[in-house]
Amino acid sequence: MKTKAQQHESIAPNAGTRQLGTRERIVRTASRLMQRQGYDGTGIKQISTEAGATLGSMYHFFPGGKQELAVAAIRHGDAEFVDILRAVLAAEPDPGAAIRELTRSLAEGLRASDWVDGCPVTATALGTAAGAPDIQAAAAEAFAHWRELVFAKLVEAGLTEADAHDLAHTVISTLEGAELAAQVTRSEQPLLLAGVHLTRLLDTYPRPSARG
Amino acid sequence: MKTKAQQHESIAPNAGTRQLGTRERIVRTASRLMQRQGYDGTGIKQISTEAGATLGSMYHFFPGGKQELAVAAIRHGDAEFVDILRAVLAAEPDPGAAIRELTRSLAEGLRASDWVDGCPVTATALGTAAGAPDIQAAAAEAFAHWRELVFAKLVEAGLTEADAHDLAHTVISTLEGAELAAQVTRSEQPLLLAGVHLTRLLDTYPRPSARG
DNA sequence: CACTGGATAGAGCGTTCGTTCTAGTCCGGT
DNA sequence: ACCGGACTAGAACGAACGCTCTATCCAGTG
Repeated sequence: MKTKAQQHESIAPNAGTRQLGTRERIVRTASRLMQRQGYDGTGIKQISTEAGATLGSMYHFFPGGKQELAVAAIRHGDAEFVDILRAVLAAEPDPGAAIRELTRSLAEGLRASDWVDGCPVTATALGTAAGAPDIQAAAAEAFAHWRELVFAKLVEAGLTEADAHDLAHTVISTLEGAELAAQVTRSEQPLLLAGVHLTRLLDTYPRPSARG
Repeated sequence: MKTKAQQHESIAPNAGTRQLGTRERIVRTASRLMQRQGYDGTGIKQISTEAGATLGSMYHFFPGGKQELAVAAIRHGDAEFVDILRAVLAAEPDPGAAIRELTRSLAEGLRASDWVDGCPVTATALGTAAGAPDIQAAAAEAFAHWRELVFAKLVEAGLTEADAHDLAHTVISTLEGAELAAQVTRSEQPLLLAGVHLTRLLDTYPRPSARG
């Protein structure tokens, strides 16, 4: 089933995404470009060119046009970060240690991209808040997903549900703001300090010393 | 000196900014519009229309075009927030209490604007990071100014310079991220929780009980 | 009065935008 | 052999973009 689309493309339109379906290639390219340039700064034609797709394909897969494409891009960025978050939370038993490791990883990624690849959701959603409710909704859902993962980890570590709920909010807010600050100031410092301070904050909350 | 420009404009182009110089009116309008719509989402012609200026005036005052205008808009937003920050920090002796009050005020403002007026610097700077170094530099300077004010307040409260430096980073990061999260989720909660948690974090640092 | 320079005014430049449209290509099913 | 749906291909549309250009207005100066 699913005939895919491997008819030509012999000249490698987009490194690393060569044998993906056209739709998937479009979404990934859109997500990456909007992450760097924002919604208004990214044109449909730029996406189609860099994805190795044509305008016809763009509107075939996304009849809702640019807005539908942006929603798909945000969902893609959401899922991508969910994977990262899940992995780093699973690798460390202590929530604080996991978050510190996450800030290190985020800082490294940001520096590696020369400070252009920030949060894929933020850049796309900012500036489109008014007049594009579905884009905003997709961004809000992404934040909620991430909060939920942090919440579960904190509860698992023995915090009360009330404390965990509130802290999950601040953990995500601070990570988001620190990534932003790191990007703007072109420095890893905001992210690394956020990791240290979030750990310190978490440590002020009571939890059973052992739980079995 | 300075002939200003009051030749006509009898029909009030922009409420509340009527008797300002044309240049000032342009900067304020640009700052407000870019805060809501981002850099790419805001057109020169929209700014000129809403500011009650003409295209000729735009390029007369800002020969560097849109980029120079964006830098001026960011500096304006920077100065505006410096005033707010200075006022709230001066009104409360305790840094934590001041920051909590600030989050309340930010949340109120955000709700009052129906969640569209976020950080004036962030929205303008995001998405223009690559290829517009002066815009990015202006944004970085703004962040530095705000950090400096928080730093001074923390030192004044008795924290060590090292602790104050690190905490100032996280305070600004968290405020920034919480405002972003509040805007995206259309809720005051991220900001208010950030205030509570930042206070709690500050309270974990040693400081002389009295200093007089 | 004429002259000057800061400021205003807006038509118009070339380009790009998001979108629509028609035509064409591929391929499994029959 | 042929059909029909999935997909590709890109010309073309009106609108908007950032910006340049010339013309005009007005206060100040001689």
